[in-house]
Amino acid sequence: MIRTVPSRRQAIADDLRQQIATGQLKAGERLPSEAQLATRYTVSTPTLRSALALLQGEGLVEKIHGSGNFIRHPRRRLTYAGGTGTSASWTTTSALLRVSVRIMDLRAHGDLTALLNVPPSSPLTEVCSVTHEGESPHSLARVYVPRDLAPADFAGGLLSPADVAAHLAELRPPLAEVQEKVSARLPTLEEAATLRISTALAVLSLVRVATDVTGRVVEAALLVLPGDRADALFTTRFMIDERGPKE
Amino acid sequence: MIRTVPSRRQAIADDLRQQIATGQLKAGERLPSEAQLATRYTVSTPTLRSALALLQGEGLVEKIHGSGNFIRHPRRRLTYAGGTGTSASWTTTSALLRVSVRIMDLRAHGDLTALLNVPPSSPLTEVCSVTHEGESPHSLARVYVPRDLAPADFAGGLLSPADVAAHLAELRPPLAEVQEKVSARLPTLEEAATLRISTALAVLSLVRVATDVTGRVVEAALLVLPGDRADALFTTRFMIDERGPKE
DNA sequence: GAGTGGTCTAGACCACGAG
DNA sequence: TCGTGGTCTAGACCACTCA
Repeated sequence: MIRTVPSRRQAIADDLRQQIATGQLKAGERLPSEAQLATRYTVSTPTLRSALALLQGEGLVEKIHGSGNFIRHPRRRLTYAGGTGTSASWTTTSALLRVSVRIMDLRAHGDLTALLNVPPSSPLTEVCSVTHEGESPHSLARVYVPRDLAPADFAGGLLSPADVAAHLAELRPPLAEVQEKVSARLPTLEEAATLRISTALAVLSLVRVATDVTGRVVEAALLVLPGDRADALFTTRFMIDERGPKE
Repeated sequence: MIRTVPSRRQAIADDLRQQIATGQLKAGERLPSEAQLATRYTVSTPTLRSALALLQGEGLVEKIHGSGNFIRHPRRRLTYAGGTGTSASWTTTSALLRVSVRIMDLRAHGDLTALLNVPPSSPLTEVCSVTHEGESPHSLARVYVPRDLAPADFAGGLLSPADVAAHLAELRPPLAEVQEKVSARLPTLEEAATLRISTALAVLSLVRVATDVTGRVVEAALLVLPGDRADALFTTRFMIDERGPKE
């Protein structure tokens, strides 16, 4: 159990972490090149890179291909608020957030048919959005709605996300239930590229299914949030004289 | 944007994934040694290892130092049910689950004081538990309770988890609110060792804080679930004539 | 084009697991 | 002890970014 050699990469990561914590390395600053760092620590480049990979995984460092490794700004964690029926609910919604939305019509296939509980090939509207805060993408959302619940002026248009949410709310009956399945995994290559994160950084993946009072699934959403920048918060309140749900 | 070379490691990972999916490689089976695989795919060992790392990240392969790489059994995903006040609530609770519990007294320090909203050094009881399904650990939980809410026969004892939950429920007033903050990250070295997972596999980290009707925090729990084996599910039901929480 | 990170090689040596 | 994975080296060459 004795750690004979604390592993070069751990030692290097610890050292850099320390420098970041103490402010010797400031946010936004560029680290020396990997080759220089490798020389300084007298390790080979792959070893140094694996040390940096640890820091990336912790969200302390961001690599930008071709330009260098940068100390990340003290990450402003965003909190996704669970249990609401809205398309994008951030407790820290601020003017700083910029959202790009793309709307497309498509037909149900694969997992979507099961999620939305519709027959294959039934018409859907897909709303893809990427939330940015300044330069860095903060979330990736794909929302699927049965076509008849999507306003006609959706398709092909570019609307503000507030408009999207408002329009959706208009057409559908009151929600009865929202289920959110949360999992942790590594991002796909595509997700990593969109979110500008390393494939070694964990993401929070949420699948949200909203059902209306008639039991119909009115929305299914797939959300991907970078693990270093986002949490999801779920609050359950109990009524007096109610100890909690069944079981 | 054209993918010039689909990367050796991706190609190898894809090939192995395929073989697992089609059943050419069966669950529990050992893969050829890394050296043999490297030869077969005509790549160097580090490259082959990085391909295996991808599969580990997806939970398809488990490495065991000194004995080889093994195809994981079709993972029976466990689902953590959010919004309940109980210490360990699994929707798939079954006799297969074995739980080891360790109970200790300690004093509040660091983050714990803030989480539990108690002064530093105030007495707490810590319940650590590891859930196993067969050989593989499935979750790691540390539950903190103010000492006066923990039965005297807790300390130092080894109880079944059901007993723990029952005893806790007896002493405290009805819960008013449970907050669960979910995040995705990579495991610490210690967590990875306990859960027998690679440090490259994402974990779901839950912080649950339960408050009673008087506003007192009666329990804070830190849960760590391996991303490849566990999800968390949160269900929100809306009353009629209530469109959902504010905002 | 100069400099950066991304990927890969072909080894070496160490640490762990099982017989 | 022997075979396995774990770590590391000292380069090579490619791809991206920016001036």
